[in-house]
Amino acid sequence: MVRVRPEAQKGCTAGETLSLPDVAWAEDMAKLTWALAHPARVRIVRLLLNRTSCICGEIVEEMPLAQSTVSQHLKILKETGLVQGEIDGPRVCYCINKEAMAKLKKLIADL
Amino acid sequence: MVRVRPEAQKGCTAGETLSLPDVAWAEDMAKLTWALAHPARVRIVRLLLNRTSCICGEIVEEMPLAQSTVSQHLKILKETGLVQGEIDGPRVCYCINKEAMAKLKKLIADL
DNA sequence: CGATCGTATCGTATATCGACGATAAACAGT
DNA sequence: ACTGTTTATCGTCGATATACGATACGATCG
Repeated sequence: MVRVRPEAQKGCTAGETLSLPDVAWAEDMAKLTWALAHPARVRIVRLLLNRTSCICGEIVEEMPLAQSTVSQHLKILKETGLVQGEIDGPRVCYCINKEAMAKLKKLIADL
Repeated sequence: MVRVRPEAQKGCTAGETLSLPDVAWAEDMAKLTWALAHPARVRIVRLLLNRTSCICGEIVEEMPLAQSTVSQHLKILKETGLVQGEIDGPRVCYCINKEAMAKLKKLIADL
């Protein structure tokens, strides 16, 4: 995501303030925060947290968005790991991945 | 940022799970998380937190990005309120806005 | 005043996001 | 098997993000 200029290599090998592990850490953090970087996704996460367990396409009902758009946001939340979805007959139940949530909270808290 | 379809009005006035305050809250959250939704900005924030007080364009030195790009990211961080910048002679000193950071941390922790 | 240094902004190109409608795919029930 | 329901994916379009170089701005120093 971040293009690295050639001359930046020098700095990295010389023990800079931001060493290589920090880069990975920053990307981790960015990935997780990006998952919440849209009101719709924030609302979806909040919704799932409210109902303790999981929900299916009721989410669509609660959102002022088209079904396909909600599905896209759910896909993003799944890809970042914040949300899990398991098939339950004809529908799909989504629920929060508590580990991922904990990781996010810890990352932010430890800032 | 979120386009609201006309028929969604009905749901909002009927006391939905996601009432209007939640919408504002979600946008608040999204705005703050979006500030950290890029590795470069995460690294800048980390950098500023490390050095307790403020820094100027040393940030550019630490980043593998062009000066103008870093300036853009700093602008975003300023707009979201996470970072403050004050002119110090010929250069500009940036520092973390602790209140905004606290707000972000609280929002995430209270999820 | 003019030169220089540090920073911000402009202009631009490319990539990605976010939204939608339409369509496909998976499953349950008749 | 057919049908209806639920969810995912595709294709598209406008808006925005991200990156850069070039340039403008502002302050300090000679």
